[in-house]
Amino acid sequence: MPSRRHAIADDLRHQISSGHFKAGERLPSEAQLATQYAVSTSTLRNALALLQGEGLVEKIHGNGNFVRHPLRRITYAGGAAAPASWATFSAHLRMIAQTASIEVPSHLSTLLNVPPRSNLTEVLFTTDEGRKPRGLAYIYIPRDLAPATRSVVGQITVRPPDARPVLVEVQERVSARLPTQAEAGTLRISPTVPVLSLTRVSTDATGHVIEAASLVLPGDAVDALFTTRFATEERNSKE
Amino acid sequence: MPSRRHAIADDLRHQISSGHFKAGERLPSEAQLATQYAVSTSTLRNALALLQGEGLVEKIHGNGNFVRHPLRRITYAGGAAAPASWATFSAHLRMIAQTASIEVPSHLSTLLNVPPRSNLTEVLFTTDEGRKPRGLAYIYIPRDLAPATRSVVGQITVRPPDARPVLVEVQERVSARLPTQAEAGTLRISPTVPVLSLTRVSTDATGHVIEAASLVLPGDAVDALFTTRFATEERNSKE
DNA sequence: GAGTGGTCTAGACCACGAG
DNA sequence: TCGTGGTCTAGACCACTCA
Repeated sequence: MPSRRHAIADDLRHQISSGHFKAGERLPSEAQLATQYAVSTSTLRNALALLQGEGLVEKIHGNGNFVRHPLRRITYAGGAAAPASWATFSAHLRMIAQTASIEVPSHLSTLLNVPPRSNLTEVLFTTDEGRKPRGLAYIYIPRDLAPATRSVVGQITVRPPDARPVLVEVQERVSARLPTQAEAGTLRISPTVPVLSLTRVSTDATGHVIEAASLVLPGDAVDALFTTRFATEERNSKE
Repeated sequence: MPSRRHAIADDLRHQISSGHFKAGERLPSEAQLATQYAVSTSTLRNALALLQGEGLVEKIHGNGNFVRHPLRRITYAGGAAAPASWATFSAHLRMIAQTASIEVPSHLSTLLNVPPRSNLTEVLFTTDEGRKPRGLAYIYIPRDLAPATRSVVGQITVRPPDARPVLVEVQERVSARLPTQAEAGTLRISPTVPVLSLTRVSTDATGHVIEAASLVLPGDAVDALFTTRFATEERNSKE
């Protein structure tokens, strides 16, 4: 038996996909919709939270609920993918970086494989699409590898410069969770919208960590895409 | 200013990490906790939903809220990773597969790059750890490639058999969202727990799709890990 | 200031699990 | 059957946006 919230979400979803509500349009107020469906405001808000989590609806505090433009999902390109998949979006994205030199936090010293209290460079990225934040990234780089400046505009992430150490392996761990209050505030999403939490560790041939990054991406607007190519000659031997 | 739910979640988080509440232990009932923190039950439940989304707490309907064993996160291994990372978990996982021959659904014909109404094999996997569902997978394979039986126990996913067509590229698209009601029911998670939604498409050298899979993994128990290795000789030329 | 969504309350009633 | 969590109600009050 379907719960009320899902029934309402289904109905609204149909009205959106059928074009009754068009992209960019503002929905009736939550109070109106609640009356219309004969439910309490909380239940109606739960229904909207589902659609919001699917990226169909965008809530704007103090203004209204809006139908999202569906095709505008941003893609984080991981794996061996060339940055080419970024090209179509890069024009819309603006990145702001704050660089700081810090002592390695205790919880990162094991991850980065550096001695405790050594220095490293922390880069905090916020990525915006128009006025909307679309990404939050903490990147940590050993001090001796950090370049003075980095060209980053147009990509949500930076690869370590492939000049000096040879990049051998990148591990990216992805999880889905609810945002912390700070993340929800910075990304301007409601606490009920899931985020993709991505931890990336790049190592060189000697096993030293070149870069560690922690990314938080709002699940309603951003996907992550991992592409793996297998060389046709190099058949993967089963072990 | 921190909201009540986050303040309560922080406090409970500390009590868990400090060992005041131990792994496997049952928390006081929601009514008790609500009284203790002097909030309504809804607010307290919102706080618990946060911890649940982080994988710290497991809610069991009709029984109670339990502190999760922290180290037991399952990892979905994507990218070029060897199945080795599965070894430690495989003993705990049990997989059930249902195979059916179906006509290709319209929304999949473009994805699979097969003519509409052609036949393909659908495999529905449910993965369990003990009594808990930990994964839900729909895998579609063109009929002529589908083997009669597949050895799948111990892995949450199957790779297409590397016998016949040579696998060239795997694309995995990951997003974080809230589960549908059906998914929440099957995975036995609450609708507020985010899921990792993963779409995998494997193609051979000719661009034909060998396999398409749609996985839904509960965010509170499963991570996805993507490993990319760069051959040291093969320097990635920047284009 | 008017109207919007965000948080929270103090309940009611239902569904589930264990004894 | 009893105690648990799950859903929902009908509000109150606050925070934000826009005119």
